[in-house]
Amino acid sequence: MVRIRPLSPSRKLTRELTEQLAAQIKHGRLAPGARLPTEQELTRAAKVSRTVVREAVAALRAEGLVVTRQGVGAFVSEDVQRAPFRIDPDTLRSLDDILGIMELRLGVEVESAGLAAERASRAQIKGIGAALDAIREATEAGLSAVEEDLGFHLSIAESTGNFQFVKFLQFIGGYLIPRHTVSGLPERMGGRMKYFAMLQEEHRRIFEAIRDRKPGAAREAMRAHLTGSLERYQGLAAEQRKAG
Amino acid sequence: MVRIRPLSPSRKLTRELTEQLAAQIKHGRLAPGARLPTEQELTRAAKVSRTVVREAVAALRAEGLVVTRQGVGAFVSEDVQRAPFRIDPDTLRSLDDILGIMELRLGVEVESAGLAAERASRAQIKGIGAALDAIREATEAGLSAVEEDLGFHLSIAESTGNFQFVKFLQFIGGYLIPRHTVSGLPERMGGRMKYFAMLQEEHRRIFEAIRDRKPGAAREAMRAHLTGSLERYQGLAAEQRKAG
DNA sequence: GATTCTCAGTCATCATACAACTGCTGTCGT
DNA sequence: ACGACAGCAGTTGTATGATGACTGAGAATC
Repeated sequence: MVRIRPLSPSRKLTRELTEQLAAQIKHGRLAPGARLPTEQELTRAAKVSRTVVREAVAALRAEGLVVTRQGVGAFVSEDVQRAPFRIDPDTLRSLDDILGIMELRLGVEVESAGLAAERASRAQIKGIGAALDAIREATEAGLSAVEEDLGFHLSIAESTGNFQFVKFLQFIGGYLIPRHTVSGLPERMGGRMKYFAMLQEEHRRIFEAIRDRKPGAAREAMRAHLTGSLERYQGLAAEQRKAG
Repeated sequence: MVRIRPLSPSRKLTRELTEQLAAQIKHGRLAPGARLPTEQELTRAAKVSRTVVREAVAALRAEGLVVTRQGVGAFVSEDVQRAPFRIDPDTLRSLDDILGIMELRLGVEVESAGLAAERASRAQIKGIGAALDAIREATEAGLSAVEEDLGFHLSIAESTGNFQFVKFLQFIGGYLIPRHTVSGLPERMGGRMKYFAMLQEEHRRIFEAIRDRKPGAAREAMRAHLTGSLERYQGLAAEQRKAG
């Protein structure tokens, strides 16, 4: 067997330059407000064409790290903290990372349930109830009901009247759902149906607290629900560590 | 069917095309996995040069909305949910938007305080105390202590042992701080010193609850603290609406 | 039937040119 | 002396043509 290793990585120049500049900014070598080298200087320094430089700067601009002013130059954004809150999928490999995200989610969702109990309209409460039914129907059909589960939580977030909760939950949901399905948790909880029944009971308590306009109870029910699944994952993580 | 309308050179072409494409993706007109029009087609449809098209695509790529494959084409990212959670400063104009962000923050910080009370190390508790002192020193020097205030909250977030809390708070802080300084709230609260004394008293309660390992009390104290400032802003917003 | 060759389509990069904008400077009119 | 202003150099924004690299699929070959 002949072994050939890949030669010239032929890495994308634009991506490379973007990362170089982003690193310099985030590490403070390029302070906020500081001016970036001109395009001409960058082309000479990086030995690339202006196209590459401009695409790299465009990427940084899209991320909010720099602002450009025609005829003047490109500058590091004054408030780098306005850079978007993003979770790098590459750094999100271990179960511990997932747990970190879930804890963050817990805080947001507890508040979401509380606000929903205070503010939800009749129609919105009806919507939460409908989402609950959708979960039941899906599980009875033997499906995992992952989508419906997220839908339930989203309908609560919508009932806060604060769209930021919806946006945040959609964002977080993208990271949690996939793992949820492959975790194989149900089997550990004494059977699939029993597991889903327990989840649904937790859901029902949340719904009823919101329906009955009890913010405190809604927060507690949501906290119990999410703490529960958090602990189930923590147990899984502990075992994985032991096994690995 | 993707519909790209020609761009008017009134604004920056790249930015405009980027937003058009991003809107189509987020609105579902361009489904995940779907292929974008080729560069040539985009130049014709938008009546711009390839430079503009390539920079726009580079921006979308930086945001994680599309992936490009040399020799094949550009495709909408399969998992658009991985798009970063960002708050567009342009849509963050009204005081109501700020309040929405503050509510989100409240949920996270309440949980942060609770977890800190459970997990903070001796050194971390010491750090929170030091942050408290820093606030006092700054206010006594007649400064606004905005940075120090954020530092206090960040030191609590660090004590959770979950770096996501720190990241999130840094992110959110960037949006809240500026308004904090220009709001002119202190004058409404019966004098600057009285206002700061009240804040500091709230801070102290949070600190003591964490130090004494009382998660429930820490959550309560943090909730009281943030609910307080939230309500102060809500009052301001109501007045502004009335005046405007 | 399998392998290799060829080719058209596409993105990646390069090089050049011009347009639009900004900040400064030196000139001119008063 | 001094302000208005035209011009200039520098920078980013846009346009264009050319070439390289890569992919997928069909044609050609064995």
